[in-house]
Amino acid sequence: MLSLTEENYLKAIYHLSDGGSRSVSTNELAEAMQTKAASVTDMMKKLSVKELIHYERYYGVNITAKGKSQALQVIRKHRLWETFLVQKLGFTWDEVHEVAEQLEHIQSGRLIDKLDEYLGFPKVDPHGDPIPDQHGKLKSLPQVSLDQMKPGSNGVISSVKDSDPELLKYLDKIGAKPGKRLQVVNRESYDESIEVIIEKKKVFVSKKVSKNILLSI
Amino acid sequence: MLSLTEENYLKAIYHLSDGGSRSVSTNELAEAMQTKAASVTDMMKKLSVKELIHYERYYGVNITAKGKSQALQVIRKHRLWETFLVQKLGFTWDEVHEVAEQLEHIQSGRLIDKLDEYLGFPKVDPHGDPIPDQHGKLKSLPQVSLDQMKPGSNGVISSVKDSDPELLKYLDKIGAKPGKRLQVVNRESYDESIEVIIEKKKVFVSKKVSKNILLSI
DNA sequence: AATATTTTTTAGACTAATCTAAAATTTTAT
DNA sequence: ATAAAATTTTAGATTAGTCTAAAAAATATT
Repeated sequence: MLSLTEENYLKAIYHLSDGGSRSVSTNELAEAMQTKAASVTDMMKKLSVKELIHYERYYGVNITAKGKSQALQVIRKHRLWETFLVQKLGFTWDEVHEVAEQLEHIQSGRLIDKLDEYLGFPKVDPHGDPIPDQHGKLKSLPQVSLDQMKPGSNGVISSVKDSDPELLKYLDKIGAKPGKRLQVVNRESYDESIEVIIEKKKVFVSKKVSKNILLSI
Repeated sequence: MLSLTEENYLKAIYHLSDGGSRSVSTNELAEAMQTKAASVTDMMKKLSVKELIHYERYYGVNITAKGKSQALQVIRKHRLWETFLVQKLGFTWDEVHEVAEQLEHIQSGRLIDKLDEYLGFPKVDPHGDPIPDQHGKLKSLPQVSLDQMKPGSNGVISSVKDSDPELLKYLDKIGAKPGKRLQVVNRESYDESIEVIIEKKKVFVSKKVSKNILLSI
């Protein structure tokens, strides 16, 4: 059984490595975990002994299959709880992240499978992120981020990367929710902002925001 | 903000003192918390500094109004989650205690009030225990435990004290759920067992069990 | 009332997770 | 290729919660 802290480290490693496709440095991890590099090193040794990561001194970490599976179980819980909070309790999508960070650590396989069933086995959470199944399998669709789309092209918003409430409230204001169609009108080369049409309205979106909007094509 | 451990100690003190009506000894608390007396003493000092209990060396502890209020908030969460697990997710009443022990520590006032609303502001949990309201107010009805009832008398089961799954599964078998009417037929003075009629069937109930069944009169 | 027993507290140590400061190693720049 | 800079690790300390063993205080027994 993993401690709450071990689960959080593993989740961070999984995300930072894009699902295990690259190695993660100590400083990167320290930044993400809001802690010091020395603390990260200590934890890396622990996770390494448990064979959840491959760790080589001075060369960062890579998540193992075992570690990935554990991380995906936590991510599954996080996303199912977020879905519950929005669909059943009436939370808005900018309010759920913090509470789900706590709920994801509740230990009970039975609970999470019952919750999954109660929600009707949802495929994605309120931010459009796919929910891993019981076995930790993740269905990821091909996506492009808005900042890389060409003028004239269009697509349906599939998910939003950052869960910062400030971003999410802003996206609500301009009508940019997963499921909505979006059309790229123009790109300003000066500040790399993008002019788009959402819900029949023209809006300018900054580079910082456009990098966080993913569309299915 | 209280730690998970502090919340658990406070809850145990509240229960052992019958809601604050008597003082609790160090050993009693150690037993309830499955720990050693020395650890209890340490924690008593901490809770005392936070003014959640009155603690005098060698003379046990009394919960303060502040401590009681905190304990009731945790109990409120515990009972609301139990209700959710049974009513919405289809758990049986013997399966919910352990999971609720974890869920009761989730920190979010908004979450628990939304959950309360979602469940339709229930007055009691699946074991018949009253659920404190937002302000920590507890509506307790006058109750008698089955072992103190006289032959010929009857009442409606209002709650079950112990949450041990073995007891609850046994009560399921004999049909003894909160809400069911029960009639006392006879008392065996030899082993203090009681003969009762539930759901039109005669059953012998041991002293140990009858002490855990509470009826409203 | 003195002694034995039980309960409770204190003292000192342990683990998990963290920190700071110093040392080691790698990377970058000259 | 060597020095400078950045990154990472180690060493040693800290905090919360726990433990064991010994000491202190309260309670029970004779």
